[in-house]
Amino acid sequence: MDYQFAAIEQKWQKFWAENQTFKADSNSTKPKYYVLDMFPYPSGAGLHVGHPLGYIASDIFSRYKRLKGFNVLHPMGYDSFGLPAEQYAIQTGQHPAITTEANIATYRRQLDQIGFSFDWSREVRTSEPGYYKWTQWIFMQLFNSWYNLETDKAEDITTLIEKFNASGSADVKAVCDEDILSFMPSDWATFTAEQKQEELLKYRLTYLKESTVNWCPALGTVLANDEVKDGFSERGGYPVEQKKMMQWSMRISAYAERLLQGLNTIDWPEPVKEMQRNWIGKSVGASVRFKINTSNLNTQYTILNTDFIEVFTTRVDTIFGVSFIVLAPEHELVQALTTEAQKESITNYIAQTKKKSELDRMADTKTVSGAFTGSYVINPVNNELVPIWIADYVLAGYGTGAVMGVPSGDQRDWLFAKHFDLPIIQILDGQKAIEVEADPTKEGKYINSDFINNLGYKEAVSYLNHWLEREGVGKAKVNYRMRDAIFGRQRYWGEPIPVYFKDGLPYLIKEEELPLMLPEIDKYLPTESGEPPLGRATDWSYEKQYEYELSTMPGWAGSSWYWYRYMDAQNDCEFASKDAIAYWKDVDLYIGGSEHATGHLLYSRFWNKFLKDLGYVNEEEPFKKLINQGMIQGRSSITYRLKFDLVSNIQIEENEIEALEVKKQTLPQVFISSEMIKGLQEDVQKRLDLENNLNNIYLTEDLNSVSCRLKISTDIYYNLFTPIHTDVNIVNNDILNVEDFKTFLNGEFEKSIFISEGPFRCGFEIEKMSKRYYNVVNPEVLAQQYGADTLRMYEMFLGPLEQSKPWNTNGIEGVFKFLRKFWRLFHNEEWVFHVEDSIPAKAELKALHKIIKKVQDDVERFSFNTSVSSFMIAVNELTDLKCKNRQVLEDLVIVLSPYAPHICEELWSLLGNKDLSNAAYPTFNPAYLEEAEFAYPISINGKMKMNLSLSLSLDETQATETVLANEQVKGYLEGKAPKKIIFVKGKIVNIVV
RNA sequence: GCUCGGAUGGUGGAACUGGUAGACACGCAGGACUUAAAAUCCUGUGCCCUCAACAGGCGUGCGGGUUCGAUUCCCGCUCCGAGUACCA
Repeated sequence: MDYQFAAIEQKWQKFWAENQTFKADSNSTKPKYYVLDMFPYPSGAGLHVGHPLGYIASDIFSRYKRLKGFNVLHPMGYDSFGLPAEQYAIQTGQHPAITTEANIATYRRQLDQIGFSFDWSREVRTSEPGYYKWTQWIFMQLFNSWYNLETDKAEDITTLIEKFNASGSADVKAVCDEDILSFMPSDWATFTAEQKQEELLKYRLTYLKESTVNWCPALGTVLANDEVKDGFSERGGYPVEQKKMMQWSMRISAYAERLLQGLNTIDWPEPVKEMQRNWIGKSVGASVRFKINTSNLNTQYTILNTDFIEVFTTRVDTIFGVSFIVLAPEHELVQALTTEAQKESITNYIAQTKKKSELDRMADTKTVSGAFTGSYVINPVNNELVPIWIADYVLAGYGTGAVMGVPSGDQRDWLFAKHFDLPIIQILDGQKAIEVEADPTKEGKYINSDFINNLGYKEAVSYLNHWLEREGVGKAKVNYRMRDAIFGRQRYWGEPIPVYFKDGLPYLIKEEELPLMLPEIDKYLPTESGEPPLGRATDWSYEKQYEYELSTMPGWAGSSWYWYRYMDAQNDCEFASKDAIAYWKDVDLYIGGSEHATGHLLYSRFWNKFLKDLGYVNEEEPFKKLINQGMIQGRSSITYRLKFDLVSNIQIEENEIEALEVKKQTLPQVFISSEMIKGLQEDVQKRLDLENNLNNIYLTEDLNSVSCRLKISTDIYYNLFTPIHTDVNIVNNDILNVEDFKTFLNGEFEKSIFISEGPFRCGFEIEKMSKRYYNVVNPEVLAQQYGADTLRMYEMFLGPLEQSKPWNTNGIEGVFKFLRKFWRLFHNEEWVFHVEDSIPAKAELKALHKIIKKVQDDVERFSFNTSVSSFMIAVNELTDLKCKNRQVLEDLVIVLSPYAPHICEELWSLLGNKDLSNAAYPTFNPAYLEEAEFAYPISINGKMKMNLSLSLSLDETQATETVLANEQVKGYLEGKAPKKIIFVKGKIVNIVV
């Protein structure tokens, strides 16, 4: 029989499902291998052809590893909490659980069609109570923990309480809020239970605190920093503003250093690591306290219990060059520091800054602005008075919200000093041209710098750090840009936070009360009083008296630990059993998009480290190797419509011009095939010819009836055409199906004229794959048309996995033809299955072992596209050899099976075998590839001239002699004597003359 | 601005450690089969010169360098894509 892909694929998909072929065993003696895909959010649009790219790659890898004797865990699930389902619920009243369920069914159907080797018995859905029970449980562990800097790990909160009992707050070295109390053990004993809770909250790894948050009014929720892009929400693109709110946060900053160091131990793409490094934003420097000069300040100052301004600097060595201090306009000391005389200008400046949005502030980095407070600080190193300014180039959220201005070494400070006429002090003899711009060099010796004069950079930094610490005015400090992550969302469709409030303080519910179920509500909107949707739930309170937390968890909560749930997905007693975790350990290969670089991948590492600190898991890093699959862009088809005007043949009145315009609307539209476009753009004569043709042939009747003629029009950019996005499904290899096009867009082009030299061709444009460009390609359609095996191989054939590329269905035929040719290897002319039990020929073995080695090498380095070509070569070779040998073909089936599993299963069973997924990958034997001769390329002066076959046993002298004796070579040398001959065995001969 | 990635025929791409650039596939052209078309099969296909073959010249974004030899290594530049940005 001919290759009947539809029947074959259905048969084997059913077989795998019924036999649970890919169910992973957690009690195996085989070595484990864990291959994970980033699980999808089940959106309403379903999968497009870009989604399965990574899944296909990971599936090939999983199937390959299985053949290589590994016990493979390859699961799939759904990140099923999220905003789109809730937005849809708001519009339609449909419960998000129902939409989500329906979307999952679509995803599952689409995934099943591609023949993945997922272990579906381990499927997870983050929105299922059985799953989010454990997300809530982890939240509780975080709430019950603090970060001990002495042991450099998270510990149970009880160890902190013990320390408070024993020695008060003095001995505690923790990552905590800034406003902690300092107290003696005796004080702690007198604290009320509430006071204790309040204080402990400042140490917990998830905590409630008044914070400045990204508030998105359109979505009605706060967003984490990584969910905001350029001042707009990542989902939906709505504006985001800053707002102070009581919010749950995760103390991820405690892990900043470990998250940074861990990057050096994992095999991830460099850009992702770099993004995480930038996000963490470590800078090494010093914090310095500048004492405030109080002599001319009003009484307001005394209300503040501080007498200094603290700055963070990475260039403490430049401290003698400080000529001003700048505070962020939002800095808490600004009001107190403003003198009566400066009050007006400061108030104006702050008002002006507030008007500017975050975006404007970022965009406008060139205009220098600021205002003087009228107050001064004293520079601790030389006791000089330094003026205090405010300016919006200093950000309240970074460091201390205050900087020391060193104009000679920092360009922004330099611009500021120039603009406001402040002194620019040279501090290194290596600084050049500081009257033109700042010179941030570290070269040279210090000058104008009192006790560090004549020192070099390193000595100066170390000396100053010691000096500052000794004087009690500063110390070496490491600063991180990364902020704690806001954890609450004022939304419905997320995990409820397992917390209730008593006297305004948060308490955890009991562990046995988990999961705290998401309550039913009447509509998915905030309450009238502005509380989150959960505020609508009736009869929803803890022990019938205490109010529950009304925020839910953010989208990333459920995905920050899901790889552990796959290890033991059905466990009701633990998030995963100790044994399962000990066996599966971590993810060996993780494939997904790079858009999760600073969100999911960072939070997952954070939770993993936390769970390890508490002893629940064993690995410091969750994902050993990460691969980012490239984005699949859309390839839009464009049909070009000619722009034309109507010109009257006779003199017409002003008022008739409009009539012409109306007539134009009723005329057929003219489309030009893409191969003619260039000619028309460049060649005036061609344009005139076309104009004549249109006037005299195509549109004669239409035009004569109104006594006018058509004239091709060009716009100011010299565009003759309007590009029309055309549904890619009515275009094949850029050739437009004209009949279908006439019914496209409700028959708008029904009467149009199509001008081409052959078949009508479209142009194309590479852009996002999106409905509005009519360029979405559905994998289901392709699977039905060509089969899953063809789709799988074609997606790999497109190019390197990690590279972004446009989808183009043009080449898919080639892959289909290949599979058919492969099928034919096992059949005779009449399509009857036929193989022979003969002794394999040498050439057959050579072709086989070449592909055995090639695929092995390619898969191990994730180069799937090159294997596909090599399969084609192997099948071409074996076809030419008329190979019917059972032994050779059997091995070939195994090697191809990870890529095209259905056809291979079918052939495997036709060959009389069972259980292809547990077959052994054939062993490569290099002996079959050995050759006696090699056709050496002979080049003269590095230019290849000819090939000459020589025995590989020849050594350099023998080979050179043979080459020089060759008549053809002599011809090329034209009697000239070779200066030098390079001979590389098995590679090349190069003669230099 | 900074960081990272990329640029090879008409198209997707290959060339893994410096050693025959363009494998494999699409497309295109020609041919076979067919009343015809589709499907299938065969042949050719980087560009230029040449009727054609032979032969030759050019050729991996641009300019230089190292080398017997560079798509590959080094220096400088252009363009495209991604991320990030008053980060002190």
